[in-house]
Amino acid sequence: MAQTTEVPGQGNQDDEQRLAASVAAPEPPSGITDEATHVDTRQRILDVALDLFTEQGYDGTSLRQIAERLGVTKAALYYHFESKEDILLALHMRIHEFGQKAFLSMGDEPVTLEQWGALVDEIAVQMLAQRKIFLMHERNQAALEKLHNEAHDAEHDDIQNKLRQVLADPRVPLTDRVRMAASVGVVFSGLVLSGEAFDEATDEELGSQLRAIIHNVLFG
Amino acid sequence: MAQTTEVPGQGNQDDEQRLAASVAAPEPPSGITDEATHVDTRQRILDVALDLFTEQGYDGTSLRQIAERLGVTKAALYYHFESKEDILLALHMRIHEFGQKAFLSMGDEPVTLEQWGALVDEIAVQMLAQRKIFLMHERNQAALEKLHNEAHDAEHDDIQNKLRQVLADPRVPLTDRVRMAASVGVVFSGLVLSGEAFDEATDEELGSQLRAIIHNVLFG
DNA sequence: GTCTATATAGGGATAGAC
DNA sequence: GTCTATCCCTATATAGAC
Repeated sequence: MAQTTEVPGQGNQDDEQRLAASVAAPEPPSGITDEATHVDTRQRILDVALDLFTEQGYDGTSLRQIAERLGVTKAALYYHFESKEDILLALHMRIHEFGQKAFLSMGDEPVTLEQWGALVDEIAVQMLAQRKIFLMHERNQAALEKLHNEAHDAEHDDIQNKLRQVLADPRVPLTDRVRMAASVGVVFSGLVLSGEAFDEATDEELGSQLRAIIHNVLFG
Repeated sequence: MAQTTEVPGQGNQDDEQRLAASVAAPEPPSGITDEATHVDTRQRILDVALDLFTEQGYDGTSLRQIAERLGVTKAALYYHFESKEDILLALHMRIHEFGQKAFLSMGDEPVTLEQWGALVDEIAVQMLAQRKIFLMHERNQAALEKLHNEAHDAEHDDIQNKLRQVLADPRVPLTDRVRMAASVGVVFSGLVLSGEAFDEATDEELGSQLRAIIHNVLFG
């Protein structure tokens, strides 16, 4: 399994070097170097939050818990994030950006089963590589929705909304749309619903088998 | 408190049938009830809670909101339920009981694809008939898990746990287990993930097509 | 950047009148 | 069965020292 069962205090090298521009980070020490020393506390906060949000849910997790597991105090968190929601938002950006990219290729024309197959394959790969963040997302839909509403983005290009949008397209035959939805469900179940049941398999094995089933669902 | 509650698991039939404003609620046979128009408040609380818990999440919903929408005060709720968790528990029992029944036939022997197919078909039917409660369940996994832990039941026979238990059975070939999980994902996606995208189809149409895909996934 | 201490709000829950 | 009023606790968030 690609997921490391890391110890709470330790930094895990995930994939999160890219969300800097998204949330207003408090400007670190202005100007002068002094940089290298400590490994991003901000990042460590996000790591811990990701775990706790997944285990207990966003609402079920208090800042005190996050701080405790991190070995700091609540107040310290507020140096790095403006609010609790801000932490959730930072985590959310990863999936959001991925969704943007994944659906980029899609225009306004009705989607074909072939296009969809390629898209779902891509989603499957990403989900396998970023299992944790997807799990967190799945288990905190309510909180994330609220977040989304408050952010008056006017842009509902969340991955789920995009999905539904395509699946509701009346120009595509219903039978095709049901197949499309089902194919997503296949990916979904393999990673989320199954829990730890498939840890014995490598991501590659799992991925290839899922893709086979997906193909079967779409074109079988 | 001297709770005069009837047994939580039995008194509540479903909730969805009543959105046709059915007045056939079994009023306790207490002789003279002048207010014949008044339908079981307990049931109305559950109806409202089901909606709000689904929309906003369990944690995101306050008793004040439930009471407000119902036109009563918070305190009134406590006549019908011991706690907020009790409301969630009452809603949970419906799925729980279904899960008990659905998995009843399964013993300790490794499950076959055929058995699984029958089970998933049954789940699909139930999900279609009780969409709302399944949606609520899906969107409040964290809260329900917590509830489950606190419930001293020592019995973890939740439907999801049963599912995972079977899917982790090492005596069943991995390829089969992946197929099994995928088949559940198909049902799941058709009902939950798709949102309102398939409202144009009747439950029968949707159900039969889902079953076809499921069959394909398991045996294709 | 992190701490101690505190402000403030909201939510769950109870008491007791009606 | 429902109401008013209140208690209590936890959680987010802030102020200011170090």
